[in-house]
Amino acid sequence: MGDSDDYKFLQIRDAIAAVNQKVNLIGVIIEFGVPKKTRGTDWICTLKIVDESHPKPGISVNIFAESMEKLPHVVSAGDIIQLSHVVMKTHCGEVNVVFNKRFSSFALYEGKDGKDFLPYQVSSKFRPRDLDKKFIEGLRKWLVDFQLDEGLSNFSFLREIKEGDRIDLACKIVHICEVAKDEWMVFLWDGTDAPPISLPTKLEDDLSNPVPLQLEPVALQRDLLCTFPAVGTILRVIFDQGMQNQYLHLLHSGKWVKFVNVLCEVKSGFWLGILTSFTKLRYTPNDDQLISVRQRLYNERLSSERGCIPYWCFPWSRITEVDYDDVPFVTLMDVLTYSEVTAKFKCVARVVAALPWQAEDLRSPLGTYRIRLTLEDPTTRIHALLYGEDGEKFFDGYPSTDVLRLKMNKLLGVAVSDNAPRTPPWAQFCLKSYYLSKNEAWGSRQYRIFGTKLE
DNA sequence: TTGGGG
Repeated sequence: MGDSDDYKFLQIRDAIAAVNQKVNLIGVIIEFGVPKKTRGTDWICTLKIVDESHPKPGISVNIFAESMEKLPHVVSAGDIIQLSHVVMKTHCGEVNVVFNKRFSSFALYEGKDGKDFLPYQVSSKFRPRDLDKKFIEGLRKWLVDFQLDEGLSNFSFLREIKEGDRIDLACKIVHICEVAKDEWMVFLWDGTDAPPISLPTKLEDDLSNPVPLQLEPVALQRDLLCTFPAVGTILRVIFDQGMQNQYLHLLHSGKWVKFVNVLCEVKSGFWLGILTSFTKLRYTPNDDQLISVRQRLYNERLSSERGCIPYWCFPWSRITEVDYDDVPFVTLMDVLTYSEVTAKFKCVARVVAALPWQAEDLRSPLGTYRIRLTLEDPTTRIHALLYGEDGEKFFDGYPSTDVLRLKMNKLLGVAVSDNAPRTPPWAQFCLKSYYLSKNEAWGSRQYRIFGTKLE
């Protein structure tokens, strides 16, 4: 390519036809991954770019550099990259762009909201030119009305996650925090309920090996929980080895984001998402179609009578009878974040643990019931106590140990015969929230089950 | 050269 061609930018469509040729390109980054080490000595970062001539599915750009620092550090999907002297290559029938560190150069610019034409990062060989501004301006104008066609990609709702799956998610980041020294966690929400997780067959001793109330080592403060949506699961997400610092500065609390390839696991009976080196971030403007769908479904859910009932609870399943038939249901997150310490609620939840759980231990030496149940719904877990006359109502008096055992097995979802995992059934509960010490009302808050009878 | 996916 002679100097005279240096000003010539090809449209992506035309570049695709110029296999093995050196070209100049400028495009919008619709997807990018974090830097990785190659099997050689270099680092690589892959991007996917589009322009007006090729708005879908985008073309892959592989950028090599001798250090991580020299790779493009994309701030946000939707930013613009200018690529000079890159080579069009075919691989498995697909054309992609290869950035060669010996002669290629790049410049990164803010996307459609950019106010100036100064790149925020350039490679060492990049030479700015007066004409660059015109191309950036044109792309930004085109971007304003551009809606990414997701094509065959398959974004899941949180209610569709399965253990071991790698899924694409379109979620709101409701919080990011350091949960332990140098261990950060991201909290994602899309308004749907993650499926209930089967529990270990064996009922653990909840005293020596308690079932945790949350995945993070320390429970989140109530004033933070008050900022979370009270309906729908909040998925905890962590980072694969070495990925944390790469991802943290790309994620912002309060923003919707599309992740491609998030690993879904189960840990301690909770769903856990993991961002790996294969995870990619995809362009997610404020008016994104996938986001609009999620917001609309959530608003529909909130206005429906069943809105606070877990998605996975069949309407006819009913193992408890509760007083207050006409009171609306709330979620356990509503219970946790209610504005008063003293209050009454009606919830649908399942019992994931009991302390004690053996039928012969459910009553104190004085003969009164005293049990701590761990209740779970798609939003959170809480401890709820079942005491005295509330226990008497719950168990229909003081039945024999054999009958009590059957009742507890039903409540805890213990399989009668085989070693099947435990699947506690959904049940309705009346809950009251109260304090133990008036001087420390919030600090001494507890929950009790009342007005509830096991069938 | 490397990776292009998971």
